[in-house]
Amino acid sequence: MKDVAAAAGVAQSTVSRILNDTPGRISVSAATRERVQTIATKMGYTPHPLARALRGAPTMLLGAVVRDITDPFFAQAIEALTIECHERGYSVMLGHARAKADEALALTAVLETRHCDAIVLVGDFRGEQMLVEDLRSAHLRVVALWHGSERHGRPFPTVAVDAAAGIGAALDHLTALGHRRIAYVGGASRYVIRDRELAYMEYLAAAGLVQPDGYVCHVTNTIGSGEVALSMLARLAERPTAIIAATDTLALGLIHAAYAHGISVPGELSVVGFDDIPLAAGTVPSLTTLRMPITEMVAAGVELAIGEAVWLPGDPQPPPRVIFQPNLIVRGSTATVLSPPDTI
Amino acid sequence: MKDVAAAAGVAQSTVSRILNDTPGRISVSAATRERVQTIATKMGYTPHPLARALRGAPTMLLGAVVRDITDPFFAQAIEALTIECHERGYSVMLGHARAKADEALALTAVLETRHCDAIVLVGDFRGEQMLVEDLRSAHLRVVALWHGSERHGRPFPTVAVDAAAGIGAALDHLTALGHRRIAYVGGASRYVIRDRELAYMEYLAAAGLVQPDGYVCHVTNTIGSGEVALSMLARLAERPTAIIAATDTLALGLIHAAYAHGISVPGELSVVGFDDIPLAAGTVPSLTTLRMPITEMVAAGVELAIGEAVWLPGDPQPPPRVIFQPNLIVRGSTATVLSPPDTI
DNA sequence: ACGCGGACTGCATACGTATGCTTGGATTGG
DNA sequence: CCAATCCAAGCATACGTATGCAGTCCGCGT
Repeated sequence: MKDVAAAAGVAQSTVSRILNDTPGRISVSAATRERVQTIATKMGYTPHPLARALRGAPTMLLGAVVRDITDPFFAQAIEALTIECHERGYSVMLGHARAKADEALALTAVLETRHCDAIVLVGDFRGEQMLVEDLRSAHLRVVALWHGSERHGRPFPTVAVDAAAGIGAALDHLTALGHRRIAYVGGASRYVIRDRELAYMEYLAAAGLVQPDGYVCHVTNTIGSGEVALSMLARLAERPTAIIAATDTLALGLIHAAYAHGISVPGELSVVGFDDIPLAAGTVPSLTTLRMPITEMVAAGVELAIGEAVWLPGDPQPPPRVIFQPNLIVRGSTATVLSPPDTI
Repeated sequence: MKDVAAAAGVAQSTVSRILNDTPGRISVSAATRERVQTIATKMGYTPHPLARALRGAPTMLLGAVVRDITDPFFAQAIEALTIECHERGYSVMLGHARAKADEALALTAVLETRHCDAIVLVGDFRGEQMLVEDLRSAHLRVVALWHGSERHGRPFPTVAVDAAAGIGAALDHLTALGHRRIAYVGGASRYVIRDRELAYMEYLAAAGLVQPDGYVCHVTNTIGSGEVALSMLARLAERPTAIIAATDTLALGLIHAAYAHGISVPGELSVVGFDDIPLAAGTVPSLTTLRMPITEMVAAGVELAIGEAVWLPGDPQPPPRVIFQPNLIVRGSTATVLSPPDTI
C-alpha cells in the first residue's frame, strides 16, 4: 500500500480510504480516487489480511473441528462448509480432533483459535469434555452441528436433526412392510447417536411393540463393527427381521456381515441406515436410509457463527437451536418381511 | 505481553526475549527469567500469532487444496495431513476447489494465500490450468500430491505413486488367476488416472495380450459411472472376465451394476480397484484393490512443503519427485476365471 | 478584504511482537 | 583509581493497515 501511495503521490492513509471507501465525513476527490484505483490494480495490490486482523478486524477465518473427516458423511459436511464459507468470503481452518489413545484433548491441541472469528464443531464431541470446556470458557463464538443434545453445562448454539422424526419414519416404513422384530445397532458414546436410540425405544414403547432382550447393540462406528453386531444378533433365539443402524457405515457393515453369514438382504433381513452417504446409492444392495439436508444445515450453522444476528456468549437468553427434518430414502435394502411373526 | 511486562515490572522486550529465549548475545538473569515465566503462565498469556506473522515470521499455516473432499480416499489424505501438520505445529487451511460449471478457477477464489507458508495440492488439478498457473507465478512454495505426471510447464515438487507397479501387480494377479480378457475403466481428464491407463496399455502390450476394441472405458469418477461402464462392457460381443478400475469408487459402482445386471462378482467377473478406501474391506463382496501408503506420502509432501531442506521456486535443479509403491490387497472381488477363453 | 466553513488530504498513532541499538551499573584488569 | 569489559535490561522501531485529528487550500458570504 505504501508503494501504491508513493506511485500515486498521495499519502498511505488516502489510499486506505479510497480502497475501502471509508464511509463518514471524509471525502476524496474523484480524480485522486480514480488515479489511485488504477495504480492499485496495475500494481496488483492486495491488502494484507494479517495486518488488518491485527487492528481488530475479523480474520475472515472460520475454525472447523470435525469429529472424523474420514467419515463420508462428515466429508460431505466439510465440503458444504467450505463452499458456504467461501461465498461469505471466509476461509476454513481445519482442526485435528483425533485424540491419541484416551488422552484428553485440549483446545490448543486442536486448533489455533487466535486466528479464527468463530468455531464450528462438526459432529459429536461427547467424551471430549476438556475440549468442550475450553471452548466454553474461551471467549469465542462456537456453533455445534450434529452435536446431539448436550446433557451437561450450557449448550452451544446448535444445528441438529430431528432424530425422533427420522427414526419414526424408518420404523413406520419397516412396520408397514410387516416387520415386528426390529433391532437397533449404534454407538453408546455419542449424544447424537443416543438420541436416535432413544427415539427407537420411545417409538416401540408407544407402539406397544416390546422387543426381546439383546435387540439393542452397542458398537463402535466402523464397518467392522457391523460384523460384530450381526453375529450377536444372529445368535439370538428370536432373530430380528429388520435392523435400524445409527449410521450408514454400520448399515453397510451389517450388510457385508450378513452376506458373509449367508443371510440375504433384503430377502431375510431388512436394513435401514442413517446419513445417506454418497456410496449408499451404489452398494449391493443399495441402502434404504435417512437423508439429512446437509447443505441447509451447514448454511444455518455458518449463519449462526458469522451471520448478522449472532448470539454471543453471555447473552441471557438461551442459545438458538435449529432443527431440521430428515427424509427417508427407500432403496433396495428393505423389503416385505418373509414370514411375519404374528402370522406364524 | 505488555500486561505481563507491567506485572513483572520489566520491559516488554525483556518478556519477549525470555519467552522465546532469544539466542545470541543477550542474556537475562535467572531470577527475572523465572519471575516472568511464572507470571506469564499465571496470566495465561499466549502469543498472538498474527502479530508474529506480521513481523515476517512464518504463519504456521499450510494451505491444502483438495480435488474433492467427498472422495473417501482424499478424506483419508486430509486426515493424515492434519495429523502430520499438527505434529509440526502447523494448522491446515482448506481451499475450496470445486468450480461451478466450467468456470475457470482462480487461485484467489480458492484460498487466501497470504495466510499460508506453503500450499499442498491434494489430487489432480489437470483442467484447472488457471489455478496451476496462478500457483506457479505466485511466489509460493507449492507441493503436489497425487497430481499425476504434469505434461505442461514446469512441474511442482511432487509426491506420487508408481502407477506402473500398481497396475502391474493387479494384472499379474489377474493373469495368474487365468484372466485374459481384462478391461479398464477410468477417467480421461486427470493426469493421475491417465498414468494408470497408460500402465495398463503398456503391460498388456508387453505381455502380448491384445484386447478387443471397447475394453477401455472413459467415464467420470462416480459410483453412477460404474453403471454406465458396465452396460457398455456387457454389450460387447466378447465380454471381459475381469475389469481394472482406476478408482475404488468406480470399482464399487461396477460391482453394484453387475449385481443389478445379474452378473455375479467374483464368480463371472473379477474387479480390481485402486485406492483402498476404508469401505473397500466392508463391501459385498469385499474389494481387491491397490493400497497406497497415504500416511508416508502425506508426510513426504509436508516435508517438501515446510521441511528443513526445501526446494524453492527458482532453484535451478529440477524439483524433487518422490515416488511410493502401492500394495495389492487381495480380497473377495477377484477369483479364478470360470472358463478361460484359451481353453474353450 | 477578511473570515469562515467545507472539501480534501497528510500526520501520527495503535494493534502485538521481535530485535538492533543503547544505557546503566557492576565487575575486573591495569 | 580509572578505564575497559561485560551483564542485564530498556528504548525505539518496523511489520501493514485503519482512523482520529490536524492542516491546507479554495470558494463564498459579509
